[in-house]
Amino acid sequence: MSPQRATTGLVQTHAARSLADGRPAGARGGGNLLFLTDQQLRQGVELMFFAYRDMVADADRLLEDRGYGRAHHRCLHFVWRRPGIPVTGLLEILGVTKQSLNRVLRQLVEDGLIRSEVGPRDRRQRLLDLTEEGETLVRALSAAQNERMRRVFLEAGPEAVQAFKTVLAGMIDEGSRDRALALIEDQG
Amino acid sequence: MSPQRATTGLVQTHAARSLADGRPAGARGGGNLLFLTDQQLRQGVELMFFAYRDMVADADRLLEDRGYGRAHHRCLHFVWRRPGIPVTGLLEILGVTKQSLNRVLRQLVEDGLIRSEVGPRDRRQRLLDLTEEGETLVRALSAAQNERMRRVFLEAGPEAVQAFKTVLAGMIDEGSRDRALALIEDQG
DNA sequence: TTTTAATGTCAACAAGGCTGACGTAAAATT
DNA sequence: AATTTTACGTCAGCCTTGTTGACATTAAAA
Repeated sequence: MSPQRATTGLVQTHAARSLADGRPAGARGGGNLLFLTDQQLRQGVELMFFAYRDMVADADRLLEDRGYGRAHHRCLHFVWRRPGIPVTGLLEILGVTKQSLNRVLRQLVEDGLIRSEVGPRDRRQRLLDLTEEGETLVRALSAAQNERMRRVFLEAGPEAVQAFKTVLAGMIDEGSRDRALALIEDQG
Repeated sequence: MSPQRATTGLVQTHAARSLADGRPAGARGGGNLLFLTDQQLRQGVELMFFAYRDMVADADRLLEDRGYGRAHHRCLHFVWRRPGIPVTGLLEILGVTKQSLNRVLRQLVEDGLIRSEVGPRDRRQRLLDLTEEGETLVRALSAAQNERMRRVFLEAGPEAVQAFKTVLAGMIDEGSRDRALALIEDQG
């Protein structure tokens, strides 16, 4: 037996091994709450940090070719998810000031990635849509991040993916969770 | 039967229900790969976005009282996790330039949250540690985020938490994964 | 007709990234 | 012993993306 450093059970090559071993829930870990120690919780926070960092980096590489940043990405993304959204709606989703949004939005409209049209019912509104070029870019951005997800999801298996999503959904502020989930649920 | 919008199976009140139902892996979902559609992957990405946003917001509130930002948080956090780390080590973890780090680091040292001492073996190095005041702050920041994690972890259960962590770990770049996991594994 | 709402825009500022250049002290190498 | 490399700090300037405050326009609502 070689000396081994004590670990906290984090590293596990295949999630499937622990999730899909056929044992009923509670057979391992029992009723104890060792998975709720400060250390375990901190690990969760830190993993979020590293995983998020590397995930956004995928898109960042595509964006910098065109001189865009994450602000442009978010803007494009939510116009993609909510075609015809008015500026106010986008402001609510993004949670930034209109001056801040307008700066990147103006750029994207000038560059021909986003189309801004007067609202038919309320002519004060500007309804936002992606142009073909805009959709091409946003799909490329999405594909870059999806590729990372796909690899991990495939390794982890459907049960682990479901658990992953449930935990993430639970982390969203209760006040905005429904809106966020509705946005996410929409078919694309 | 009231009309119901088709969903993608994202919303599920208790992850435990799907994970801990005692059925062996593969009994549900079988061998099909419906959980790997572009839509499912996109949902994963978007959930990361929303969950991360709300998680860091907890700490942001504590930071703004003292006029600090996320840069200060990251700096404090990793000095906490790696007591006695030299500036170069911190630069590697954070992935920023020394000019950028130095700006916040200088502030934290001046404010008495971080102590910088000449290295005993290599006197060129400055080894960084938290002062008592620094540790107080970093623990408060950690506690704020842990609280959110604890609530979600408790609801999801140990199997779901394990799956959550495994998926996140898989999302980290392969090149930096081992280093990140080693950092995370360390006892606090 | 007056008020309110949706949008755009100008100016000024701050945080926190970046590059480039330069200086100093100390370790490592020749 | 002399030279080179490393670790660190700092100055100056630029960029993105956030902020406030002020103001104008248009159109809907009261």
